[in-house]
Amino acid sequence: MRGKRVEKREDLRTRLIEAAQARIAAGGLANLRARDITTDAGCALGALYNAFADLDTLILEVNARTLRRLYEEMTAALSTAGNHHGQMHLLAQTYLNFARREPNLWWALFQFHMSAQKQVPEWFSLEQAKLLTQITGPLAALQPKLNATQLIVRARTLFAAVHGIVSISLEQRFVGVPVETLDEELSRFIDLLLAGLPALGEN
Amino acid sequence: MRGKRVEKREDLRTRLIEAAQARIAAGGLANLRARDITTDAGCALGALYNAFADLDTLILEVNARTLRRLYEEMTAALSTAGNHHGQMHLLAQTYLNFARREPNLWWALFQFHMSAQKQVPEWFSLEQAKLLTQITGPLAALQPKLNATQLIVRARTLFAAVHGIVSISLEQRFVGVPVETLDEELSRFIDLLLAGLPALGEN
DNA sequence: GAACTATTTTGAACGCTGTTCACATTTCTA
DNA sequence: TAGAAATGTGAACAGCGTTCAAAATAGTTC
Repeated sequence: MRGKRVEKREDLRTRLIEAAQARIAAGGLANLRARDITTDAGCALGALYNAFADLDTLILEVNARTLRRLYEEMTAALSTAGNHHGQMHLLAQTYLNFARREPNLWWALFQFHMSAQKQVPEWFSLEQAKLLTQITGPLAALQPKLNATQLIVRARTLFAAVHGIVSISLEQRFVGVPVETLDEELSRFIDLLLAGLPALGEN
Repeated sequence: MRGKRVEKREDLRTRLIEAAQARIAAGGLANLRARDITTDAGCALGALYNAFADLDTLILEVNARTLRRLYEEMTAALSTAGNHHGQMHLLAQTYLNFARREPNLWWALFQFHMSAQKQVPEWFSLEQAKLLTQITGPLAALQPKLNATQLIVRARTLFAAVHGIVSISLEQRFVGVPVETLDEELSRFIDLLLAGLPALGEN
């Protein structure tokens, strides 16, 4: 019976994470309630605060899972493309598909801000940085003059641009924007980037 | 004395809007409290719900003001640029400067979602659409083959891309990203777009 | 296995939130 | 000036995340 305590603790933690993940996926971060999570996980309200520091920490755990799944999908996508142009297109499309398939979990990644003076832990930031390394590969081939630091910055810029397009479209924040043509428009945008990158020269 | 009632009502409404705006500017949307607003405006808590349907409606009013100020700044910027390339650069830079100068009010524009089934009123969506018309002007010169509808979509795409870059940078969400070089990097990105747009041809 | 300690579980209670509403006050009409 | 209509007021309400003393369980020691 040795270690039954840690086993139960780990079990409760995963049950809470999965319950929170399901709730976010179903109703979004705004409709997430501590009481709902603990009910779904089959424990008392207070147990959540034994397993995690607070609700924010639990959400962070869900976001880490989402980030990891997104990373895996993009890794898989990268391996199926032939040249660098195709890789860029696939990365953007994979990102869009992920966001469209699981909008609430994806949106929680960006909606969420650690409240008050609490800082986002380092392991989470590193998980985010890993995503960018997917882009630096094909980008290095397209911008051979850039050094490692410049590549990271440029990769972040391009990711942010694609993210902006995807997020503003999926939010349907601006009127008169057909979501149906989003794939087409995003693909055109990647073409635009690929056409412009060589002209950018060594900058 | 005729009309003293409507006069007082209008006065209270603007006082509430200005109090809310000051609170958001100082502490962000997350730290906005109905009790703080009414205290600052010098009225009872319940008076807020006489002047506005709810807190969300009041926030929307603040956002409308912010949107209008942003529009005016971008209009002013447009008139100072010579060619279309310069206009695009100035639009992006003006947007970045606005976001950097008033981060909380700017961020509230995107952080805010009308809760529940309440819909964002049409006049607000139109106000947002007006922003895009700033881009369609110079864009039409760079992509002469596009019709009016395509221009709107393309303008939204480019705005979303710039917005993504600005927002992810200012949030400092991703590690290792120097905010100091943001102006430079954004300008490079506009160069990239301007270099790629002609190559995009008639699409 | 009994006695004792350490940890975990529990749910009532706390403080804070947006919102409501019966009542007092003010403004308009006749 | 009297009555009607609109507005101002703040205590009260329901819901929220979080805490905490007490109960229950797991681990340890003889």
